[in-house]
Amino acid sequence: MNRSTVAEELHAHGARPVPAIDTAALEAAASFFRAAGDVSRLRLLTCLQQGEWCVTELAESLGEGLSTISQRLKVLRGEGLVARRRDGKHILYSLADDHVAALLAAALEHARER
Amino acid sequence: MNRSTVAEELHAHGARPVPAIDTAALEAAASFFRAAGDVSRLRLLTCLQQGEWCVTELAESLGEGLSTISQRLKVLRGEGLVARRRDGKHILYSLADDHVAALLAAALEHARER
DNA sequence: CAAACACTTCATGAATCGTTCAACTGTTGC
DNA sequence: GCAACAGTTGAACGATTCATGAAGTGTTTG
Repeated sequence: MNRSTVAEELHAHGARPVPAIDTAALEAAASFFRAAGDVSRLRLLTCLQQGEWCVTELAESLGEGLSTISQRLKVLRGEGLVARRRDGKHILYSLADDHVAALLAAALEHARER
Repeated sequence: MNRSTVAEELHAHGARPVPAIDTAALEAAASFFRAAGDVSRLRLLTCLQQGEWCVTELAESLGEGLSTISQRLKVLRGEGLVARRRDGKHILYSLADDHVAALLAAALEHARER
C-alpha cells in the first residue's frame, strides 16, 4: 500500500530552504545564551536581579574569590547581560536591562516546569 | 571629607544574602541556556520555528552529516527545547512549545539591538 | 525475511571553557 | 606621594563540549 507520509511530501522537491537569518545575529544570540549557560554566572545574575552589587559583596556572599567573580562578570558584560558603574572605589554591577531580567525569569520558569 | 558611598552603606553589615533559588532550578536553567548557546543548534531551532522537519531534511538543507544533526538534536531534546514524533520511517522534530519560540525570538531581538 | 532506509549511539580527538594565582591598574585617605 | 583598598587582566591547567566515522536500532518495502 502506498500511504505517503508527511515527511515524504516535504522531502520530494529537494532541500527545504533554511530561514534567512543573519549569521551575525545568530552568533550574537548564541554567545548570549552561552554566557547565561553556567550555574555560577546565573547565580550572579539572580543576585543582580535584586539591584546593584559590588564585586566584593558578590564574592563574600557567594564565598568565592574576587578574581573568580570578576572573570564571570566580564563574560556577562561582554555579552551585554550586565552593566556597571563606578561608585567611589567600588564598581557596582546590575542587570543590563529589563529584557535580560525577562529572559532570566522565563528560563527559570521553563526549568521549574520539568 | 567623609562622603560615604552607596556601596559602603550596603557593605557595612556583613555579607548580603544571596536570593534563595533552588539549585536544581538554576542548574536546569543553565543547561537550557547552554543547549541554546551554540550557533549550529540555534540554526536548527530557527528551522524548527517554521514547523516540523525530519533529520535528513535538516542535514541536507544545512549541508551537514546525519550523525552531526542527530547529535545536536539530542542535546536540544535533552533540555526540552524540541519535541519529536515518528512518521513512517522518518522522525519529525519541532520546537517543544511556544515558550521556547518566545525565548528564541527574545534572544535574537536582543542580539539585533547591539 | 532480507535489503534499504532513517536515524541513533558510541568512541575519539580537537577545540573551547572555567577557575585560579600572580601581576597589574585605578581610587581613596593619610 | 605612598600605602591600602577594589577590581581587572594574563597565563596555565584541568574539565567540558563538539564533530565525525563506525557500528547498532528500528521501520518499511520488495
